[in-house]
Amino acid sequence: MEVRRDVFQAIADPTRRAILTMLTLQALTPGAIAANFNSSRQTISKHIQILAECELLRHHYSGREIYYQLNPVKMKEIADFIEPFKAIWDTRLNQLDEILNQLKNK
Amino acid sequence: MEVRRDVFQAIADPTRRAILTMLTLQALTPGAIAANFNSSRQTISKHIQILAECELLRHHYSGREIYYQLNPVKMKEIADFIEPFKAIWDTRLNQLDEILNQLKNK
DNA sequence: ATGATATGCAGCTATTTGACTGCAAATATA
DNA sequence: TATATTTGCAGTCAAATAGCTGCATATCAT
Repeated sequence: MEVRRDVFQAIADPTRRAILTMLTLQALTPGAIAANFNSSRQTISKHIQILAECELLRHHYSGREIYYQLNPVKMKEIADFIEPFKAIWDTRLNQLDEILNQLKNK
Repeated sequence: MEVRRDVFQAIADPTRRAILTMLTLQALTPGAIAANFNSSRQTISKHIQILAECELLRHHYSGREIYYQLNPVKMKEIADFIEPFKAIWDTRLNQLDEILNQLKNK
């Protein structure tokens, strides 16, 4: 497990993506998060650690409980990677629009 | 190697991300792509296969050469995953704007 | 026809991953 | 104080990953 501090590695796992999505609504404790999965609590805890290591999650203590919450800005790294591709598919769609318009004007 | 047809798994590898970025400019043959890396041609070829398997790449033949090109629309799957998070970080930034405006109006 | 080039596929190997269990520490509750 | 709850950490293990080499096939050039 050890060193995996890469955002792209982090979101490669479907369980971790589910955790991230789950946290869009509210901050949750590891126990509460794990309750939603069939895997063991420790397994989910490791996934949380990985997400926290690459700063996709932040946390704060409340007694013995730890609340994990999203650090949505970190997701921008992924968005930034996609951006150039988005430009391409937008272009393709615009070209399609243009063709459709030309057809319409006939 | 075998079964990895998931877009998120595909972009987890930095070499594969580099290949994708490389192909934003133009379609390239496996040989041309591999020339940009230190890894062996066969290794790069496997990465290309993985990208093609999950439909991030398309290809067409030209004699014995095979040109691989982006299927940018497939990248939308990733964009769609990020969308909800984007909404959150936009909200945060808007809230910040609002606070700054309130300070300005005093 | 012969040799060179471009490519994919099969097989091997070290490392990484994701799951599990057990245990220890810290905090809450009775 | 004794017990229960919440959490993290260490260790184990099977499967997956990413790299390599060797080889077969198809096409181009001489």
